[in-house]
Amino acid sequence: MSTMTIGKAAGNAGVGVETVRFYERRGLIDQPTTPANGGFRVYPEQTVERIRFIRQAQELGFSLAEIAGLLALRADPSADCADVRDHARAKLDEVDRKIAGLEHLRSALAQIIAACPGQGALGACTIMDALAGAGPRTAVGKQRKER
Amino acid sequence: MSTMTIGKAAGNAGVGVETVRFYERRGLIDQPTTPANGGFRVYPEQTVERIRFIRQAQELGFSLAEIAGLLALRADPSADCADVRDHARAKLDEVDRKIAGLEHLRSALAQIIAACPGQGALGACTIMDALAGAGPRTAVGKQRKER
DNA sequence: CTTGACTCCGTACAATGGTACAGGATGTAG
DNA sequence: CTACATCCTGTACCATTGTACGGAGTCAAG
Repeated sequence: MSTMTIGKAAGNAGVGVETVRFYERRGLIDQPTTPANGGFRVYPEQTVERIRFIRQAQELGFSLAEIAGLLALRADPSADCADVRDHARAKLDEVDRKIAGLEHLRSALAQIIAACPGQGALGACTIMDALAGAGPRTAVGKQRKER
Repeated sequence: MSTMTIGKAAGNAGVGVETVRFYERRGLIDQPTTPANGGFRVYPEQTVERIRFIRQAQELGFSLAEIAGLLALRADPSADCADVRDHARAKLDEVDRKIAGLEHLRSALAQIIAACPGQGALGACTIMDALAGAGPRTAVGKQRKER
């Protein structure tokens, strides 16, 4: 384990070798230099941690681009402090919104579960009710333009 | 608004027309039948709600396939009650896990924000620390034999 | 020193979730 | 009635996030 090659690193992180290379290409993790003598690359434990972080964050609904942003928050010890803080605050808001939405959904699911055991009349449990009222979204779609 | 065509429905739901059609193809929403007289389809308000639900759920990290599952929980009033309940319980666990992960991330971000204002020494705030320790993932990747 | 598993590099393919036209029909405002 | 926005169907294309594969080099056990 003193010399962890890409396969070991991938295995330890719980991903495939190709995924590691993919992350390298995307700049999410550093690709170790090949030894001068021309052998295989050696991966540090730190890379394994980083991959695990990436996977965790993905499961929490962040894209790789967003994860790169999260990683940048810690990777740059000399960054402008206020800058980093603002970035972190924006992410925190995002996370708070996600948590709130999930708690809404959670209670809708709990309601379904509670309503079931008796039996019958499922019509009353609407998951949708718990989420439908969330105001207009970011409205990304292109509005009609003349053509 | 008595006759809501696809464009209006899409606009009201905050998505593009093409997205509505895409959801129809996927069976996530019903496509209204064209009027017998051969005009444009008329969309009910209910469809708009449904689209909003889909978008919300997406932002919370569910795929369209999973959302179809969520919608099925409420769409089938005659389903086997125990079946629905089990399904709902599984989803609830999933939601709980997501919330826990996000709260972890939340506290890591809060820590960064708290550490900043003074200035300098950012090295201590590691977002990764808050997520790295989450045990081995589902370990999907094909692992080769040891050597 | 042979063999088999693994690395390297490059390119190709796949699934998900849309987005963009093309070409014709329809509805409606002026 | 005429224009012009929308609709309808179908197909094609796009970005994201990987996976797979081919061909050659490398390492380590037997």
